[in-house]
Amino acid sequence: MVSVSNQEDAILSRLRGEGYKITPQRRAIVRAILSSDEYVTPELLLIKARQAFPSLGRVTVYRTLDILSQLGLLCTLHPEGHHPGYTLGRLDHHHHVVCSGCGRVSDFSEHGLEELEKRLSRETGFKIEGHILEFLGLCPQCQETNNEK
Amino acid sequence: MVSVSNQEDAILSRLRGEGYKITPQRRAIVRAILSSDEYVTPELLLIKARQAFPSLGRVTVYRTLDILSQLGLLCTLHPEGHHPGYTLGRLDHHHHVVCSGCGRVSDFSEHGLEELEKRLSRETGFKIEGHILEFLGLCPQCQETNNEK
DNA sequence: TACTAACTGAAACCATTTTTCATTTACTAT
DNA sequence: ATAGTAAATGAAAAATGGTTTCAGTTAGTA
Ligand SMILES: [Mn+2]
Ligand SMILES: [Mn+2]
Ligand SMILES: [Zn+2]
Ligand SMILES: [Zn+2]
Repeated sequence: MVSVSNQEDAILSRLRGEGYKITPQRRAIVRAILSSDEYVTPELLLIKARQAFPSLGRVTVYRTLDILSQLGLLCTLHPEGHHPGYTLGRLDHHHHVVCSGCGRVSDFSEHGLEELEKRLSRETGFKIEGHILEFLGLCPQCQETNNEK
Repeated sequence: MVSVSNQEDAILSRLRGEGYKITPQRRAIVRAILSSDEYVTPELLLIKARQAFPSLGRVTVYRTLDILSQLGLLCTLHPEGHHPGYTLGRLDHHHHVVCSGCGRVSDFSEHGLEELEKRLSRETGFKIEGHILEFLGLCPQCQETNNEK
């Protein structure tokens, strides 16, 4: 838990450094994202953050997500058929394994896409600037739950 | 152009085979997706298909996309910050390089994710069922346009 | 040439996100 | 501590993107 709190501080001081004010609303929102190992949608985030700050407005959630996104602090997930989800995590380049059952997210550092990227660049003529890589599956807990039925 | 037409026929006869009727609306929609090497959004698709069938309704576009998607004929793109886009293409498992300038899409067959998938499965305990892999960049044409300015 | 299940599109509806704006607040400089 | 100010907030309204409903139409068939 000490690491979660450190992460919270790091994010808040980054916000402060960029000239944003540290409001209790923003605290509650950041804390709510960090306190879950599942990704959150804006609506879910509103509900969670309101437990700490009940009068929180929906708009502020969207605005805070925008800011975090612009600062590159937010990980965006693309769960098939669902609305986009968000997590707050590491700052280095990484990717995600997402549980289709419960939304739990596990990160990993990428390996081996560099060769593929070079090949594609050569073969298609595209100047490649980025990529999305995401695995979808069932987390250990959800595998158990499914087997029990 | 003969290949585009073959593709169109293949898709339409697949629809017929599945018990769907071949209506002029569906023809226009399928043709509109195929006639572009850029991905289309539902709105764009409506506009394009209406050139061939002006009274086409927005709902029919969504319904046809649903059908094509269920049959596994539709490729879904996740362009950063934009709405999901669609193309019609190959039936085998493949991925996309998408131009962030104009939306042009180029496919490729994947190589080398199997090892990574095994590693992740082992390290995270997830039972991996699928993945998203997409490259983003500038197509040759858009690179030129950008350089000229 | 019927017949009928499938299909269509207008309209109403719904969920999500954005905009607007009057009020409040976090920070800065006294 | 206090006041001043730009930034932030939230209620409400509007916009956006997508879905449902339903009465009328049509593709495929027999
Ligand atoms: Mn992450
Ligand atoms: Mn494709
Ligand atoms: Zn799970
Ligand atoms: Zn391009």
